[in-house]
Order: sequence, then C-alpha cells, then structure tokens
Amino acid sequence: MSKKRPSLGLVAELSGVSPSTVSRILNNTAKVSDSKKKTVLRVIEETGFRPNLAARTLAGGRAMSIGVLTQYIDSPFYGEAIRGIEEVLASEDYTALFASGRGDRELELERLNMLMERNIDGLIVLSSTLEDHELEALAKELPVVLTGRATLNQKLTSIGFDNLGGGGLALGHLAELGHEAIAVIDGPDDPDAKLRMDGIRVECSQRRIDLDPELIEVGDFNELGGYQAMVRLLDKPKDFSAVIALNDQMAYGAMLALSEAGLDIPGDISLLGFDDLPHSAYTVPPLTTISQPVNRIGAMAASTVLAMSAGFAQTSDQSVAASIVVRKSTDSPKTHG
Amino acid sequence: MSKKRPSLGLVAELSGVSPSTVSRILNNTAKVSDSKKKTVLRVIEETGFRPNLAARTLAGGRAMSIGVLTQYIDSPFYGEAIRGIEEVLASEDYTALFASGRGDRELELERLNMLMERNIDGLIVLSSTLEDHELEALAKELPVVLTGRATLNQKLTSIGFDNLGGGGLALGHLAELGHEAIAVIDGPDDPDAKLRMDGIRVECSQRRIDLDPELIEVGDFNELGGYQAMVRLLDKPKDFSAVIALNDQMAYGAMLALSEAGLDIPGDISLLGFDDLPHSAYTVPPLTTISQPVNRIGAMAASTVLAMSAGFAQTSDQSVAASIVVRKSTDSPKTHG
DNA sequence: TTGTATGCGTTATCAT
DNA sequence: ATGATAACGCATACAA
Repeated sequence: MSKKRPSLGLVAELSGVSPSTVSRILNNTAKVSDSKKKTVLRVIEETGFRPNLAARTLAGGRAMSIGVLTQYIDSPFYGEAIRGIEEVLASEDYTALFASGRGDRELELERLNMLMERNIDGLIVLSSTLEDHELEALAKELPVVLTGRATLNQKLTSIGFDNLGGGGLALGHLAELGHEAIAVIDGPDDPDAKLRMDGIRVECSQRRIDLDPELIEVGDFNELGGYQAMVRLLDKPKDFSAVIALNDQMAYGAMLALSEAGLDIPGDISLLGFDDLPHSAYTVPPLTTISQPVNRIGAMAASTVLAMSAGFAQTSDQSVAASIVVRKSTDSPKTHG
Repeated sequence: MSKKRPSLGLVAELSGVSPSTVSRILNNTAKVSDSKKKTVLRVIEETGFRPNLAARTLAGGRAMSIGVLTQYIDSPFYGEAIRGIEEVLASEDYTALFASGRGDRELELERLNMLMERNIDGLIVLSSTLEDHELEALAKELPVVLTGRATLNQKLTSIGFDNLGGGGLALGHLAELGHEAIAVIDGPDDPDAKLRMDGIRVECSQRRIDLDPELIEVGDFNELGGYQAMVRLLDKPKDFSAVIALNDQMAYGAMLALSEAGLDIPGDISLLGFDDLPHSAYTVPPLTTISQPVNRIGAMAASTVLAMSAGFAQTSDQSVAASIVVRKSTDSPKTHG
C-alpha cells in the first residue's frame, strides 16, 4: 500500500531528461539549461522527491554527517557544545551523529566503530578515553577535531578553552576581594582540569598567595564529587574563606555541603565555579563562575571539521577566551576581630 | 595513501568463498559450514572488516537507526529520556539519530526530512510541534512512538507518564503535611502539564481543599519562567504555605525568587517539583519532587519502536507510574498564633 | 549542455 | 550448503 519513495530515476523520467541531469541539478555540479532545470525542479516539487542518502553515500558522495564522540550526551556541559555543533552542521545540511562512551573504553570503541560504519565525513571529539596516538591514527583516516586538549599534541587539530587564563581570572577575582586562604576542588585527571589548576597556580605565585596543598581536594566533575570534596575540606583543621570548584557541577554539590554545615555563601565562604552552565544563574545564591563559551567552541569545532572535510588545511590550534561572570556567591571575606 | 576500507568482497576473496556466504555469516541468514565460517570469521578479524551501512541500507536491509524528534537535545529532562533510548538501541546495534526542532515548526519539519532521508527504521517523538493528524500520517509510513501524549489519540502508539497520578501524589503529600493554601506554578500549553494539573485538582476535591485560581501562575517549564511566576505569586495579597511547580526546572527558579524574598524553604514555604532531575538532589535544600521515570520511558519507547519495526503489533498505550521523592523542601506549615 | 555506462558494497533471488 | 547474478539509487567518467 505504501507507495515507495520517488527516486531520482523517476524524476528524470517524468521530466524527460536523463538521471545524470537530475543529479547535476541536485548537486550543482555542472551547467544545465534553465528550461530543463525548471521542469526538473517542478517535478521534484510535485513528487516530493528527496535523494536517498544511502545511495548517495554509496556512490561516492558524502554521507553528510559528522560524528560526535562524547562521554555523556546528557550532561549540561556537553549539552552546550552539542547545541553549537548542531546549529552549524544543520545550517550546512549536515547532521551530527552522537556516540556516548560513558567513560567506558570498550563501549567507546564500539560506538566509534558504529560511527565509522556510517561513513561519517568527519569526527568531533568532545571528550574521550582514547589516547593521543589512537586519535592520531584516526586523524589519518578522516578529519578529526578535538576539544579540550589544546597544546597537548601538535599533530592534532583542536579547539581549546583558555583554561589557563580562566584559572587566573578565578584566583584574581578572589584575591582582589581580599581572600588569602583559598581552597580548591580539583577535577579528575583531565587536561582541562590540569590547565585550570595551572592557571590558578600561576596567578597565585604572581600575587604571592600561598596555595596550601592541604586545601586541594579532588572531585569528579559531578555534583556528588563536589559535595564530598567540600565535606572533606570542612573536616580539616585548616581555615579558608573561599573555594574554587573547577566546574559548576561540583560547585553545586559544594553549595549543598556548605549549607548543611550551616555556612552562608558568601557570608562565611565565597564560592566560585567554572563553565557558567545555564543553571548557574539560578542557584541560591547565583553562582560566580568562569564562563567558557562552550557553545562557541562547539560551533568552531563544527565549522573546522567541515572546512577540513572540504579540503582546507587548518591551523592546528584555536582557542576562545574565558571571562568571569560575577554573581552573588563571592564577596569579601568577613573580617573577624 | 589511506588504504580504503576492506569490503565484503575482499573478505570473500581472501577466504576463498563467495560474497553471499560472507553475507550469510554476517546476518546469520542461512546455515554455513563450520569450517568456512571459521575461516571467514578469522579473515574478518584480520582485515578489520566492517560492513558498509550505506550499502546494506541500499540493498534493502535496515538502516539500523531510529530517529528521535525532540525540542531541545540539551535539556536535563530530555537528557534522561535520551539516555534510556540510547542504551536500549545500542544494545541492539541500533543508533539514535537526533533532531531538535527548538520549538520552531519550520526547523522541525526540516529536521524530520533529514531523518527520512536517512532511511530511519522508526521514529520516537519526545516532543513536537506537529499535530496529531500529521503524526498519524507519519505513522503510516514507519513505526512511530510518542511520549507524553497518552490518551489524547488512540490511533497513535504512545508511552506516557502517569501525570494524573503524579499530580495526586504531589497534592496528597502537601495535604498530609497540613497545607491548605497551596499555590501552583503551571506549565505551558502541554499535555503533560494539563494532566498534572488535573491530578492536582482531582485530589483537591477529594480532600475538600480549595484550589484558589488566583494562586495559579503560568510558567514556561524553564528556570526563568519559574522565577517570574514565583515573583508574581509573592506579589499577591493572598497567603499560601506551599507551592507546587509543575516541573523541577521551574522549581529551581522559584527557589531563587523565594530566597531573594527572604523566605526560608521549607520554614516559610514548602516547595515541590516534578521530574526528579539529577540535579534536584543537590539543590539547597534538596527538592521534594514527583519522580517520573523518564529514562525508563525512553527505554520503553525504544524497545517499542524496535518491536514495531520487527513487525510486532503494539498495544497502543503504555504508561509508567510516578512516585514521590521526599527530600528537604517540604515540611508542615508553621503554625502562627 | 546532455546522455550512456559503470561502479559503489551489500542483500536477495535464483540456481546448483 | 554454496555460488552466480540482479538489484538498490545515486554519482561520475566518458561520449556525444
């Protein structure tokens, strides 16, 4: 019953031209007389013809799709990037194919294979358990753009945050408010976290502020890890007046721990995060945070793969600047007599 | 330089068998002698052969992909569902193709076309601006499973939340704590919101509680809308001791408004949300909420399309039960002398 | 400018 | 149980 979809051949027949002519019109790959073009276009309209992507791909054309490798598709952080990617790709008639590895190497490899089976024209790696040499190997087969690994490997094209600068911004803000004893909730073993930490350290030494190693606790980039790290921090005999969480999600967890301890933000403790997730404007109090333009990164990554796929060489590294969004979670430390 | 991917033909040649035999082994579509099977499998291993999906699709096989139509891929709510969908699909070697319409009908149609071009084997509609009759038309062309439209149209297969029951649960909880003047932050014009509201109303009449229309403000299912609705509520001369927000995101916004007004949760006002988003365990205070097993819904939707695609008829409606997660944002109203 | 012929990698229909 | 062959819908090299 269901009449099968019209094919290019049908359109050609109905238009009284050859299939190649229709193909040419579709892909704008050669000149076609206006009259023929007009009728073909009309027939396409009438029949509702849409090229079969499988056939097009098989015949050597592009698959019109870009793979996106990530850990968790449902993460507020990657969500931002994904939106940027989607917008750019869609505007060029490309589609994003997502593959989440959930931090499991086996699964990630499996999903990556799935992407390759689908003849993707390029790959954006938002985060991955893959090692550099594996990514390099991949990059020899198709355009690959990484995010968050800037400066780590010059053989790979990457779009980075200015994590170093962001770290400096964070510490600078607190220092200028007058904080001297500053605790940090570090992230997992991850290039982004490392560079943010480095930025904080550099700024510390420039301002002659002492970063007490005892006041650095490691989290997992999630709420729970931030909560637990904050609890451990609070347990220590050491005093501190401000806390930097290396991402907003951990800051959320820290907020809860602080509140349960009866501490006021920013009255007792100032708190600062990274990423400026959409939700951060609505925490209580609204969170001061380092804004990494994540969705711009996504957009840049997308236009970069597209450019590479079209044969344009790319400069290997690009990065976007961080900025600070000052809200209500940071203030001067209270001076106790 | 880049040696092109090994094909089924190559594998056949190297194994000394015909292409058909290799295909049979791959798809388990006929008996093949163990000896041949063994060598073919070995060659596949050695060459790293992976079937080309475009070819497979073109040749009449399945595309091994299910389209997922949604408004915003980066939304904590849909994120949950998407995870459920992905897990089920991946386990069956299927892939989800996402298309976000961002609430724009034109864009949504455009993205839907993109999905059709890709020969999807089925479609899951998480949310859509499409009307029922359009969805019915679609459902005639391929398996379609909806979420959140249960009971609205019997011709369509759908997986629904028990919004009605959830609404009852919410009001029941507050009623039993002793609340009588209850405000509601309603959602946009949306079946889910409507049913939640209905559930609240039904429970109200059973408990002889009066739901003051003045205390119902409409939000947009986002933090900002919740914030604004709460501000409007606070502006009214009417008194209330509890607020139900029809989803967690609006509850987050309400929390901020309440805090800015100097009101304590739950000391002054109890607050309750819907959805039990991952973040809700980490708000200050942690949010009491109606848990809709969103990711189970996703999983059910996925297995349902798969079943339909395999030719099994489906009962038209399924739904999963709601439950209440009591945390710290609700308590008995304070009795003022 | 336009048409013809061939091939892309796989499945499916026949044979054997 | 296995192989030969056609077909899927399109792009492209080659002819005209």
